[in-house]
Amino acid sequence: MKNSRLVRKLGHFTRLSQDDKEVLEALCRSRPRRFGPRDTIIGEGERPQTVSLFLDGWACRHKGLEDGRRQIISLFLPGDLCDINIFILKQMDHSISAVTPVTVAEVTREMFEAIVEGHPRIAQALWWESLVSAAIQREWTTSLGQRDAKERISHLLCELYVRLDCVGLVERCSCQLPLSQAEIGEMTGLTAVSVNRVLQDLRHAGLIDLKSRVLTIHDLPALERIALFNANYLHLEGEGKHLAANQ
Amino acid sequence: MKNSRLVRKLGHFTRLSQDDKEVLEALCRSRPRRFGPRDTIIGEGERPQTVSLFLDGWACRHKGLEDGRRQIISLFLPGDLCDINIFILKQMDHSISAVTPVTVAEVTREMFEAIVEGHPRIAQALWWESLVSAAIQREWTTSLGQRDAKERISHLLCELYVRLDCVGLVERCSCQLPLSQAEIGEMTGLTAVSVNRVLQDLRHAGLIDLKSRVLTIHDLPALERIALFNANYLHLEGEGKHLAANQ
DNA sequence: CGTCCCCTTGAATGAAGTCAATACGCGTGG
DNA sequence: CCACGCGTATTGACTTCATTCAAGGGGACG
Repeated sequence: MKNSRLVRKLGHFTRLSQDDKEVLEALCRSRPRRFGPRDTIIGEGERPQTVSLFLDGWACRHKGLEDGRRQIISLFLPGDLCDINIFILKQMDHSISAVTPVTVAEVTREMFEAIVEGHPRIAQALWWESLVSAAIQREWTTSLGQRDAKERISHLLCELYVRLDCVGLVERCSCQLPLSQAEIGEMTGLTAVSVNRVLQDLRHAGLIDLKSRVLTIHDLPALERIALFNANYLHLEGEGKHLAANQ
Repeated sequence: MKNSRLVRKLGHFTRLSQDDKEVLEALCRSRPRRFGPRDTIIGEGERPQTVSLFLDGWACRHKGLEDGRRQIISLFLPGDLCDINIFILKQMDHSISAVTPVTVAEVTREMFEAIVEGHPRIAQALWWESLVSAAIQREWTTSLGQRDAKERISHLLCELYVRLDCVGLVERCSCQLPLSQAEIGEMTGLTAVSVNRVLQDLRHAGLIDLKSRVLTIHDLPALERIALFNANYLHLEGEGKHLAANQ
């Protein structure tokens, strides 16, 4: 059976048993929902009832200021999932929306807790994934605080490229990048105009291609140097692989 | 017995039983360590072995770029604790350092797991606190991405004031603010010079006083309006209070 | 074929950074 | 007790990066 994105991703952390994998695959089939671009998946103020597991398409967390400004706080790619303990909170302090058409599996609290109880290795892997999400959030904070426009955008491209690669969505240096320049601006705290100029710049330097929502990175090391990108925060070095799987 | 900061903070989420409180107080007494200003509590690259529980003083997470720029990613105030599942990671992707003299209780994995097993209400409350930390991180991302200098600094002051208040560290509109202007700059992505100008501005408008590391907020609602501050992300509205305590 | 959204580009403007000089407070040691 | 040094705060003048405003182009779709 084809590896789901989630299984593939967690495999970077630990060696999962066949049973673990099947449990996760089953999880991905639970209560599927589809959303179109810009649809709200969970809105600010609502009470979260389920954990969302993103199977296909891109979604984002975002937060609006009262005067209309909007920040995209993080991205959900296939294989990502949103805060495991989210039901503890009474209401969402931000929204989650689809960026492209999206398929989500919604996991209830009960299902979730049953899995965590019965499959310690999966539980461990899910904690790992949530720690990585937190690390990504911190890196975005760092980017916004310290990097300039060119560094920020380069950094974002490097990060997305690596994250997509680790769920099997990079082929021959290319991946989908289904974001408008305005949306990239909402992530990087820049205007669409500035994003445009930086992308031109990177294109003319021969580092990347980006057209019709497909990104190709010609010289990843160079882009990483520009971005001051260090992948250590993604914790992909098989950290839990020493834990033998009862495979 | 005097409420520890932690007990006080968790009390905003749920009603703790006397037994729960005693367990938490005991936790605060475990393996105490002290650090001086600028001491490294855990450094990037190290393997995290314990959960740090901050009892007294201020500390921060920070991340350095290769060229020397530094971003302060978050602050630890008395009653805060760092990622509960941190031992899952093989190495830290950032550092934690003392800002002022700091007292920390270091909780081992075993102690931690024992408590979570035996005291579901405490476990629940700790998850709540970690979700709030994540929400704070998202708000910092939003600030850096969307707010201008004056809004960012005002927002930071509002947040710290509320957080300190909820652990009993605000008295007559005043609290300690043991940060240099340079450090405020490292949090808000501004230079010390810009921070200085904004603070002057807020002072001259009669909104705040800030001298010898003591902050007084004269008009909190006005400051909140400037900052576009909305406390919902701190989730202080007694969200779990409906859960009766076996008190 | 017109409309809408997105991308592109140029010129003017503005917020924050840089550089540099000065002031202040505090502890230390002569 | 004073001189000194050090870290921090303050202020002014100049620079720069990114924004704003504005106009035009291209592709998808009804």
